Amino acid sequence: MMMLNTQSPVPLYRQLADLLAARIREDVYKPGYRIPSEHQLAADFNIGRPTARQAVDVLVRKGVLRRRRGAGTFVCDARQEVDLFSLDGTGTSFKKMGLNVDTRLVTPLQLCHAGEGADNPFSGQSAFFLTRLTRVNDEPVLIEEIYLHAELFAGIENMALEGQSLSAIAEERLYLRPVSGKQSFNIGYLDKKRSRYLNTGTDIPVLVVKRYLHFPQMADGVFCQLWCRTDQFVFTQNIGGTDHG
Amino acid sequence: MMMLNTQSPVPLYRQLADLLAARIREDVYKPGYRIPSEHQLAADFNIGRPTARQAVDVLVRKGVLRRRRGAGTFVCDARQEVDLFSLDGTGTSFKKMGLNVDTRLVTPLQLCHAGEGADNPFSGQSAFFLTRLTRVNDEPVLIEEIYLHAELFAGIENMALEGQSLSAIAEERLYLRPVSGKQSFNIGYLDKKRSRYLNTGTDIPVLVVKRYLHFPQMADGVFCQLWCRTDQFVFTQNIGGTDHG
DNA sequence: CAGTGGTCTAGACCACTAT
DNA sequence: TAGTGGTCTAGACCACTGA
Repeated sequence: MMMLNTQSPVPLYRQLADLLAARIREDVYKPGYRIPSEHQLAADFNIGRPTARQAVDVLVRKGVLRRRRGAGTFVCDARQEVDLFSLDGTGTSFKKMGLNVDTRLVTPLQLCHAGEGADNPFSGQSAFFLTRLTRVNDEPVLIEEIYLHAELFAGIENMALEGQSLSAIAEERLYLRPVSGKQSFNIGYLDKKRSRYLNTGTDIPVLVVKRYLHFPQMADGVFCQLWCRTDQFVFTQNIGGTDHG
Repeated sequence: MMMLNTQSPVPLYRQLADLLAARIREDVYKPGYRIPSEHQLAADFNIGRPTARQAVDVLVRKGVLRRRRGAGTFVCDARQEVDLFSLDGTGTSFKKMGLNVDTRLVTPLQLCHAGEGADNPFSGQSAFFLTRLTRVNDEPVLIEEIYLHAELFAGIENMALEGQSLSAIAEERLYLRPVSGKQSFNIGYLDKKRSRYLNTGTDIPVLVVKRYLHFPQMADGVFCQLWCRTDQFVFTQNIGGTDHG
């Protein structure tokens, strides 16, 4: 039976979490495989189940482990780097990496009254609204909630959006090209509805990006809010060079 | 005595967390003030202390509450928006917002052998290294760990860096100006050392940015890793317009 | 000093999963 | 059905804070 040091100032649950993390790092527990149950860990290390559970909690919150009720606790796969921020332009150049990226509308384009509080420049006004969900290898990783200025984007309600690049439609058919913008990065949590879309818990931190695009005709013509799971993917962005991020 | 619904499928700790969040939202518990102790909550709602603690945990992890051992649990202040990504260039234009931004070296510039694994393009080579800590209103919010290419930045070891803009020094005295770059955004956790610098726990998620800058003379001339607390501040970035993000 | 959060125990019942 | 994670109880001892 393995022993933890009960005299150490380091709490037991953290000692155990460190030990489990080491075993994962050293491939003793391999990605996709089950680790011993919480009862088993408690017995193995001669601690209470809540303490064992607390240790597992630490690694679940870090995205290293994933619980499946009734089945067990499993080691997550290693993270991959995916350029999801440049997906605005063209979502086509991913297959080379063996990644199957698929973006679909979950809410059709509709004219609506925007709510959503102080961050939203359309708050209280009417605007076009749509929601998209992006999956990578069938795993949902990104929600986009997009607001378009009602007059600026007039006519878009008659265009086919499914499977198309929004920015391409805006530029080629509406002659709209953003000249500048602003985006903010934050850590947040999903509400129930969004957590269902992203197939993850409401207690897992996600990357929240708010993006504002300005047009020659109008500032804040587009407001876009992104919710990104980062437990499996890293989000990258290119700076300068041939085009804008 | 307030009651929670023990028949509901929603667990008690989540009901209590929601209730506390509502009281905070409605300013019943005001920013900076103490909420009832865990023992008190347990008594008030007729639940066990671990359950009350679990509820508080939820809000602590979201950055809504902050525990102070021996003192109590307090409501955090509301978030402010701070353009910390443009701080690379000039960190001067903050005072207008009533914010006191202060960036200091915590590790002096030194030539060293880089470790830090696969993400670091200098891994295994020698490079200049420095660490900076940024405080906003005396609260530490950002660690920057910066690697500079040893030959490209030769001579910088003799320049005064404290209080200066790195990019200004690079451009004006070394004639180095990045032409492109890449950055990735992720959610991560601090190790012990970094958590001391940022004055926060190792279990609070932070925004991790990895930034690679390319120069005409050399790709990956700079590698920079940023650790950002997002419990108090939102990090923003400007796109396009007059200059690059 | 009393009160707080930090940790831990030794149980318990439930819903769910896999076989 | 047996085993898993999800929740919960009713205690306990400790280190720390503030008056």
